[in-house]
Parts: sequence; structure tokens; C-alpha cells
Amino acid sequence: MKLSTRSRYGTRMMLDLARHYNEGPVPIGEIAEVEGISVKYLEQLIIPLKKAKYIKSVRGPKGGHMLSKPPEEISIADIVKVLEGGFGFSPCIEDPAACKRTSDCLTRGLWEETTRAVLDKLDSITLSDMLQRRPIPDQSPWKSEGRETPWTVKPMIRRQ
Amino acid sequence: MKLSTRSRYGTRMMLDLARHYNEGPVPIGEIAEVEGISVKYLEQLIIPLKKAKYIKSVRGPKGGHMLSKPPEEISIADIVKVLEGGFGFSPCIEDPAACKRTSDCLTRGLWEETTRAVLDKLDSITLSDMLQRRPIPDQSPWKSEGRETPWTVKPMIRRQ
DNA sequence: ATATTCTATACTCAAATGATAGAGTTTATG
DNA sequence: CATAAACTCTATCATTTGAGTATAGAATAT
Repeated sequence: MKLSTRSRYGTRMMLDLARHYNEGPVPIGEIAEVEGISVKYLEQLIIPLKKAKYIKSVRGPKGGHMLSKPPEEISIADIVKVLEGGFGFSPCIEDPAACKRTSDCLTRGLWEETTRAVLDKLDSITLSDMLQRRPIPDQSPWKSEGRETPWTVKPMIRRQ
Repeated sequence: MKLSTRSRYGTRMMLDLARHYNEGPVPIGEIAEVEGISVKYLEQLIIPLKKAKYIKSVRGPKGGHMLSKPPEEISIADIVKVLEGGFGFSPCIEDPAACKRTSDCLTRGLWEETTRAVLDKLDSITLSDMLQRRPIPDQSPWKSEGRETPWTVKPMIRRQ
């Protein structure tokens, strides 16, 4: 039931772009460094996001990428729908012909509703909402011993 | 974001067992035939479901499997939690140490809430609820042409 | 000119998934 | 008690998917 790293990294990247909305293009290298993700991998995620018109880019020196809409107008569902190759809890959600049982399978409706529940949730949260949030405390009910030294985010330095 | 076939097949199998609750053990071969899933694969799914005490089995001729609790007391979440190897939309949900960024990652809370939304949904639906349902109509908004000849479920014949 | 940055496609590698195989155990029944 | 019908357990395998790397090319500010 895991989301791919594409969706998760992509969301983080979009969040970085949202932080710098209206500050000019952000080069991919900066995002890669801050997030600890390879430039090459992020480049692949940008392509579909550009096609979907959530990102616009500027080439050449001082170039980079930026949101093409304000952060309030981009939801997490928008991002995940673009990056996650085939969401839907079961293949038959997107393609009913994927299974011969489709027409009388009781569980198909179940997985469809569950998929809907996720989409509704993610649709209700915009990039702008995300920026208001605080990280959740790291007190896992699983492992509470052996905490590492606190790790802090390397601040993203904007040019100029 | 897809669920594994383990969860999906397992749910269908549990639904078959629910249909025959209090009718004695159902052999795995019958379920395999009705659902079109190999006996060998279903056998693997039964093991964890037995460990979790949702299924009890009887060996030997006339043996088989049956629910160890009434269908009202087993939710879809119960089944998925047992069969899906690591649910949680991100690895950091189950294991915060999976990522160094854990302590100050804005998206971790997001994925946690989303996972919660799914679990809540599946928790609210029992096997008994499922049996009340009707299959959803097969009018996909994607492909509406070229419908195959209707396929009907082969009825499961109980012994005696 | 040239260094910087994005664009596009192809390729590799490992892990997970989905499924099968076979040997062994229990037990109802004739 | 022999046998066949079932479950149990472990191993194996093939395919797909996911994650990431590599390479070549195009645009543009300075």
C-alpha cells in the first residue's frame, strides 16, 4: 500500500517550490541538495509535472523551476495523480477489463471506495496548507530508545 | 498505491468463508476454483490468517477452513493488516528511523494521516457488511465499448 | 564563447511480487 | 489398517516494478 518515492519525493520538491513561490526560478540542484535526492531522479519527476502545468521552467544560467500556480491552487492529490503510476487500490479500478470478475465482484466496490477516500483526503490539502504545518513529533510508539543526535534541515540558500 | 494480490485475494477468500459461516469447513480447493486462484497461493495466505486467529482449520478428508469468529467481528482492516506486508503510505510511518529527515519532515504527518484515513475506512467495514452489498455496475467512464459476453460466477457447491 | 541549467531518452540493478513445486502430516472412511 | 483427501511447510523461480545512473543534447545569461 506504499506510495512510490516518485510521489513522495515529488511532493517534497513541490513543497520546496511552494516555499519560494514568487521568488524566481529555483534550480534543481538546490532542491536535490536540501532534500538529499539525486538531481537526475528529480529531473524525471519534473517532466510530468510540467506537462500537467504545475511547474514552469527557465533554461540557462540563473534558470530553474517554479510553480505555475499559487500554492493554494495545487493539492497533494494533483501531484500524486501525476506521479503515481496508476493509483487505485486494485488494477480493476482504472481498468475494469483487468479482471473477468469485474461485473460481479463484491470487493471491487470496496477498493473503489477506499481509493476515493484517499483521493478525497489528499484533495483537501493544498501546498499552501502544508506550509502552515509543523513536523509531527518523533515519538514513535515502536522504537523509543537509541535516538540519534537530532538532525536538522540544511537551510536552502537562495541566490542573491 | 496498489494493494497486493495477497490482500485482495485474501479478502475474497475470507468473504467466501463468511458466506459459509457455520456450515462446517470449506476445503481450499473449492475456494480456489470459485475465485480462479491457485490452491498453492491461497494456502500461503491462510497461514498468517490462522496465526491471527481469524481462521481455524480441520485436517483430513472432509476437512477445510472456516472463520473462527462471526463475520460481523472481522473487518477488512483486520485482513489487510495481516496480509499486506507493511501498510503505511511511507516507510517512515511504521519505522520513523527509516529516514533521517523524520523529525522535521512536513510530509510525514501527511502520509500518516492518509494511512489513518484508509485504516479508518477499512475498519468500518466488516465481512458481514460486505455480504449485504451488491456488485457495482460495470459502466466504466474509461472504456465503454467492446464489452465481453457477461461472465457469471460459478456457484460454489457445498458438499452434501 | 562558455558555463550553467534544463530536456530527453536509454540503461542498469536489486528487491518485491506473484506464483509454483514437492515433500510431509493428519484423519475420515471403507 | 490402507488409502485418499485434505491441510502444512519450505523452497524455488520467474516476472515485474522501483529506484537510480548515465549520456547526449538544447537553450541562454553573462
